[in-house]
Amino acid sequence: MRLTTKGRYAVTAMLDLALHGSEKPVSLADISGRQDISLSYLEQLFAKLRRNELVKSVRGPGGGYRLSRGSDEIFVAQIIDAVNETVDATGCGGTADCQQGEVCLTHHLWCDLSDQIHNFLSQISLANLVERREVQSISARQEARAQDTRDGDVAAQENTLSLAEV
Amino acid sequence: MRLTTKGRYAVTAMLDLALHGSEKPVSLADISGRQDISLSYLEQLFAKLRRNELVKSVRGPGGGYRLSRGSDEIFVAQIIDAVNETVDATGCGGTADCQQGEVCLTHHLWCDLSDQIHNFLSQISLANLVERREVQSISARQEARAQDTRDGDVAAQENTLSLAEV
DNA sequence: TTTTAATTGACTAAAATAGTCGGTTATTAG
DNA sequence: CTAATAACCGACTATTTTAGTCAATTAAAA
Repeated sequence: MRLTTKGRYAVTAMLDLALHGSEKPVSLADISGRQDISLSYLEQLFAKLRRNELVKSVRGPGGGYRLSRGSDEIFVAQIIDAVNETVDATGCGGTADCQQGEVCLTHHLWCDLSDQIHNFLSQISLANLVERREVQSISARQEARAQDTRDGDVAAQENTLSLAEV
Repeated sequence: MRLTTKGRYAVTAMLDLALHGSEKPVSLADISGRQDISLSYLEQLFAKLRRNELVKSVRGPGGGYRLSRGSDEIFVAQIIDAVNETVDATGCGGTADCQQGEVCLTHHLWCDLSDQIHNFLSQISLANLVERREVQSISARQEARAQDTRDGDVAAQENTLSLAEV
């Protein structure tokens, strides 16, 4: 099994959507800015999320992505499955032919572990995460920083303009 | 976090030790034969297991490895930690500086998951696994097959000898 | 003293990760 | 109508990890 930045990025991006997508669609550029994830990489991940019907896309200006259903109906396990293929801990993918067609010595242990992980992640919805205290405060921090960045850009732009005027 | 064949091999090999190492040390060649794991690869893994004081080695003929303590005092989590560095699911390794020195939006989720996995694997000892029905029957199958292989080798060797005699 | 088996270190092929880059298409705000 | 926006698509790439291999050395026992 593998849980790397790919799955973590996907869950983080989906949580960002749940936090900001209640009114308008959210563009990948916005998510990229707030969560420090490469825009091109997000495009790859969202292609998979869309294929798995976790998000819907809106093209053109003002477009972006929104959740395909309520945040209480989308679970962390589904997001990781969508980008990562599987959260399975066995080597055989559950087919029990790990050792030359027969079951290996530790097969059942990895099955138990897979169940454990899957149960845990299947119980946590995006809505659950949005409710959490620490998620709310981190999100607030990120929005403030995004605001700063925009101010900085505007300042830089004004500076460029005034130079051009000289 | 990563749980690949490396960790699975290590646990399987340690369980093989627990099953066969009660009297004599078990050689890596024996484990390799029973569990279908490359001998050279086992050498790499056991170097780490020894450094983490999970096994003791005995050199020379009749030598091999034995558990460094009772099989009820060695837990699956320790074995995986020994070869895999960590079973941590966070990107920051628990230091909470995932996003430019600050904590990222999903940090706590991955901490919870890490705890979940670690708790689960920390409760399972090699002795627990040895007790399991399915482990016993798979082990019996493997010993029978190893016996067959030895018979085959002897036959092949006899064949070679008789050819040499001609 | 030969054989056994651990020990060490360097090397490698293949796969996965974590991206980048360039271009196309659909939509809409102006 | 047209320019800007943002999704969409495919190919490409550097780096890291995995899962090994190979050759040589050392220690101990039969």
